[in-house]
Amino acid sequence: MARSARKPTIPDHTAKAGARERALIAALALFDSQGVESTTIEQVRDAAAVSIGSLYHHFGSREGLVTALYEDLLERYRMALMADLSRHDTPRGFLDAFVKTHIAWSIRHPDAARFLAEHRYHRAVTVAEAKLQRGTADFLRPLMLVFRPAVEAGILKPLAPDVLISLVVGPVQAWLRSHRAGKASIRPDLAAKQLTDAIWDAIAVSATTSTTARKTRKT
Amino acid sequence: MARSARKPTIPDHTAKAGARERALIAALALFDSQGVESTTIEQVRDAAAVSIGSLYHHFGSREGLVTALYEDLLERYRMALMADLSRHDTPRGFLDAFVKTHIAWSIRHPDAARFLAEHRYHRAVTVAEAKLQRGTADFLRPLMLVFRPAVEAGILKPLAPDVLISLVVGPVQAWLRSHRAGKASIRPDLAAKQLTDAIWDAIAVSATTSTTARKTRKT
DNA sequence: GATTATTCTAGAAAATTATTCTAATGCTGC
DNA sequence: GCAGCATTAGAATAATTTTCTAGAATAATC
Repeated sequence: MARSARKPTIPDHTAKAGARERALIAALALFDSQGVESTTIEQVRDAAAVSIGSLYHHFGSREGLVTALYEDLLERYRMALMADLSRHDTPRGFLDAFVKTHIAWSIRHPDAARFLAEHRYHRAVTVAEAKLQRGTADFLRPLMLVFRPAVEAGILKPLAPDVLISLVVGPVQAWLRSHRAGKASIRPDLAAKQLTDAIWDAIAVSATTSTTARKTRKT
Repeated sequence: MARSARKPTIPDHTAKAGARERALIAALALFDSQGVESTTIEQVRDAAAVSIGSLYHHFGSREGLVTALYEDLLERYRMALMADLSRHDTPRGFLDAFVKTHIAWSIRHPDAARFLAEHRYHRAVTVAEAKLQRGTADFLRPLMLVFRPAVEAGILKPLAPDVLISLVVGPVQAWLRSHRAGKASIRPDLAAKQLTDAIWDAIAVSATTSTTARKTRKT
């Protein structure tokens, strides 16, 4: 295992890239238009103008290609998101930035966003789980650093961490799915606004129910 | 095309089923444990004790098997959910029932729930889209029939339909993903409670902001 | 209740696709 | 120039999917 000789390998979408980059770019396009399962190595070879030998040299197997693509795209997504999130330090600011940036990025990179969303649990990706986990942990830590104090300050509801994350991330992912499916009824920026406000109501302690009580109320 | 001679074909998980049922059951188990891509026709043949010929007779192709399984499981899920939802006619009742039933069913049928969640956008499934769409429409109609009047009555916020659905469904799906990944920190029934209450706050017009205004408030 | 039609089962043969393997090419540092 | 290593190539091989022909089972018709 000697994998660190050439260069960092952060693929670039521009210009005449190396074989590895060309393969990743071609693969994404093919996966997006025909699905992963029905894309053959030969199709990738033709589209990327890369030999079979190279393909196997760089990725080890067909699944390896899927894994590599996933990791590469996830990295890009995280960079974009972090760049924005790091400018905030209040729960509400975080929420605004997350919803807006996540939606904007997903719409600017439709094929990448689709691939990330739909293949998170693809076998080939699950295998690289350990590495992903670490990344996710790093990613969630600053988030929790802002959210936890807010709970103690009575600004946010005392929800289980996974429930809190689900309430924030779930609606945005779900809306983007419907957007991709062409079922969205409003513009992305309006959706972002509605989602942000609603999610805030979901996780924040409401104005009426101040620092003490938390449940009750039924309709 | 003469496809309507035998019987309705609602597979049954019990007893000695026909070749088609055996294949579907075996396929689900294999898909769940190894993933769809790395499961071969031959493995299904062995596990289900069905000949290659039969397999192709019933499903047409490997993808056809995936599609058939998806449709079959979705049907079961919908039946279970509808049975519960039909007992309610208030938005809050619907929400309670949806969250509770969806979580309960998903935990009672982990392999089916995982397959449905992770393969909704699998190529083989997307192909059968038209049929699914119809089902989904039938499914969402009664829901909207309860929700829309509630908006006019000032009980629910005037959200875009797809945003509303995303706010309700997204968090539950997201939490189940984390539960499947073993990252859930609380018991399913507690999560259901927290999710239900929070989602309600997300979609309902809050006590303070009564029938008139709708937006404002920022933290 | 024989016969005809149709569905279903079977598995070998053919076609397609993934992977391995050996050799050649280029690049880097000496 | 050349030793060492990464990369490229593509033919050969292995694995997998799909087709195809034929026989068994089941229903339909008289």
